[in-house]
Amino acid sequence: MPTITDVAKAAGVSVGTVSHYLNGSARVAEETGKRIQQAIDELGYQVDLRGRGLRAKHTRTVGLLLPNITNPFYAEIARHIEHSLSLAGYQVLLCDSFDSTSREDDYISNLMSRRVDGILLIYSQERDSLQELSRRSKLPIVFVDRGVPGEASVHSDNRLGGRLAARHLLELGHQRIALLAGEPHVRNVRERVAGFREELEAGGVPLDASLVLEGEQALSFGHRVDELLGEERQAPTAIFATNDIVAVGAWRRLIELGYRVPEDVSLVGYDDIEISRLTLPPLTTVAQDKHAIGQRAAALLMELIEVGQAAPHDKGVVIPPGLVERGSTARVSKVSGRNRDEVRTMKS
Amino acid sequence: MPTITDVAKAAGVSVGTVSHYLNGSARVAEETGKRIQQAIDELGYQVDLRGRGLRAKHTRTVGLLLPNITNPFYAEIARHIEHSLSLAGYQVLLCDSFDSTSREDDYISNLMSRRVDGILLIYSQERDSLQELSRRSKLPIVFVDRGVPGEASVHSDNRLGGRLAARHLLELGHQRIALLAGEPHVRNVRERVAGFREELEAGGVPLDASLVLEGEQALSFGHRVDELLGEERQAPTAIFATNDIVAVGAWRRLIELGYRVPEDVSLVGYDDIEISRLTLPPLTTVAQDKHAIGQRAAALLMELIEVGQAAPHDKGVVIPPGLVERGSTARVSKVSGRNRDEVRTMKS
DNA sequence: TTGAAAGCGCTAACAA
DNA sequence: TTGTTAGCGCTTTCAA
Repeated sequence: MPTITDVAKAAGVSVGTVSHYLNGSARVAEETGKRIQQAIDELGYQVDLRGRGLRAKHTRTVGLLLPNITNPFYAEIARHIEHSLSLAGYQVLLCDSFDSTSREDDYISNLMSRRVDGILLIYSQERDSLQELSRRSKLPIVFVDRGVPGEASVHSDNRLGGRLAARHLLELGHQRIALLAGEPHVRNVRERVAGFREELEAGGVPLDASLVLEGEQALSFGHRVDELLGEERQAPTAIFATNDIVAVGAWRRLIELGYRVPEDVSLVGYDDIEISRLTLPPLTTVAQDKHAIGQRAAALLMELIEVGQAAPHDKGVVIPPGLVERGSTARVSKVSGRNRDEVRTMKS
Repeated sequence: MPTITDVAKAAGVSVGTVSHYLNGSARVAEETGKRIQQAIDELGYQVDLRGRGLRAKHTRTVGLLLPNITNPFYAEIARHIEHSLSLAGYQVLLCDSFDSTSREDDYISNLMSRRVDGILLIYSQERDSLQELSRRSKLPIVFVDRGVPGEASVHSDNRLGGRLAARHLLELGHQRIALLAGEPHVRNVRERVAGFREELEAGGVPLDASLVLEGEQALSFGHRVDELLGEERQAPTAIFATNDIVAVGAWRRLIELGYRVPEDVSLVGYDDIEISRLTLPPLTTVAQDKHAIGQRAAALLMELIEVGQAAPHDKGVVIPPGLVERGSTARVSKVSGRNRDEVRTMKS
């Protein structure tokens, strides 16, 4: 691989001149420029960004650390982040932590050794060490999809999202409303649940404790919806799942059992990932603006890197979610009980 | 950020000694080592891999270029690649080409400027320039999920996959078999189709031209399955879609129209991505071993990087696909026509 | 066992 | 407008 020295030799000039030509840092005579360009073309020269960065004190590289690139929600955010960043001349180092805190730490120290200009972090577990991470490493870090008090972050307003879901169900006249809380201990879920509760109470329909289930963030947890459905108890007319995967799991079980969505039970999910369009009918869900999250996170990080610090009001960016109504929710039906029995009979 | 010089000063030794201590390139007295380590700890020193790479002639960084990280198939492969590579001390630069050839080229030259040690490429469009890419850039490149004649590559045996699908349907007694070919011009799809055709012919049930539809690789194309279903013509008893998304699209439309899967029509997809488990019943599909693909691709690239060239028999790695039988296929039913009418009546 | 010094590819200050 | 040179952080001879 030819170096700047090779080019200089071939063009019969000094490396300084080539450097100036390359960076426009000084005027270069037209004639000289031509010779240099010719040498570059002939040799197939490409700058070595390492050498440049060594002097220039930056690498134009950032680390993107996330729990699982296979999760469509993270993948979408990652895509928008990478896109914004690459337009601005940054490249991103992908680090999949497999949801492991220790891999996360390893990655961070590796990224530091590579002298990345900053880090975008979707951490897997909340922990104290996160708080001081940025200060200790003296590296700009922005937390994505999770707020960290006092730290730069970009995330969605989960409490509002929960309220949106509740309001929608309330407006449709539902009174018996169930909640499927996946990973109830993680902050984002906690907030969705809190918002959901709040709004329900404000609407005069407090959440019935016997109608909430807690579990993991997985299809299989959704399947457990049948626990809400025993013959002996009055079934809910609407269900809110704290994410789309769980909602889809619930939908499958519901259909298998002969319930109709939304006629017998309305269903709302959270996230608005691709699969919410796959069910029949497609899922009503609280949409997170993945585009905005990714784009703002990238912008915030670049601001931190380039100007040293962000305007205070930009330190904690929160993106509002929005309800997207698709087919899985409907006005509560007065005859839903009867309908349901009919379906059951048909089935057997 | 402290440098090796700072450490050397703090420990009262020369930088050479610190370097030796760090890399074990020479014996360092125990006492000296202790002092160095102490300095490192106090200063919070971390090697600068850029400086090291400048001398050492490598960066332990590779580029991963793919059309869309949001596509679950690519995301899974990406994950396994990143995992294998990171275990071996490499980091990966994520480049999402948004399916654009020109962005692809830009990325490649950028990666070269960063002096990556190699590139993993899932290209978006087949084109001649691909062939000479590796030779011209003198950079190890392995093509992933797409074979390129004469170049290092790791991909699945798509022809075999097509045959597997056909054989399965044949064994279940199907005679009227339809094909949904998404993006029929791309090599992988072409091969799946070819294999499918071959096996069908070998089984004495050649593909009926009126039963093949061509379109994009999207849910919406699957919806077009109804074109195969008009009242006036004899509907197929089985459908093969060249990927899972299309299969899911077909499934949705089928269900909406009152057909039962698999009683009225069997359905087989391709890829075995997550969503194939979401339908009701879950999709029978030809599984590609994303783990093997990612892992072998990473291994091949590292071999190319570290030993300079791969054993010839490893240059074109092909991974066998496998049929995974789930609920969407069944033995052809003699009464499927009647059943179907019943369902229709019930529906209206 | 340690140190001195050259050099990796580049930029930038200074001089010419 | 161009050239010379120091130096970015590191490794690696070669000597001591």
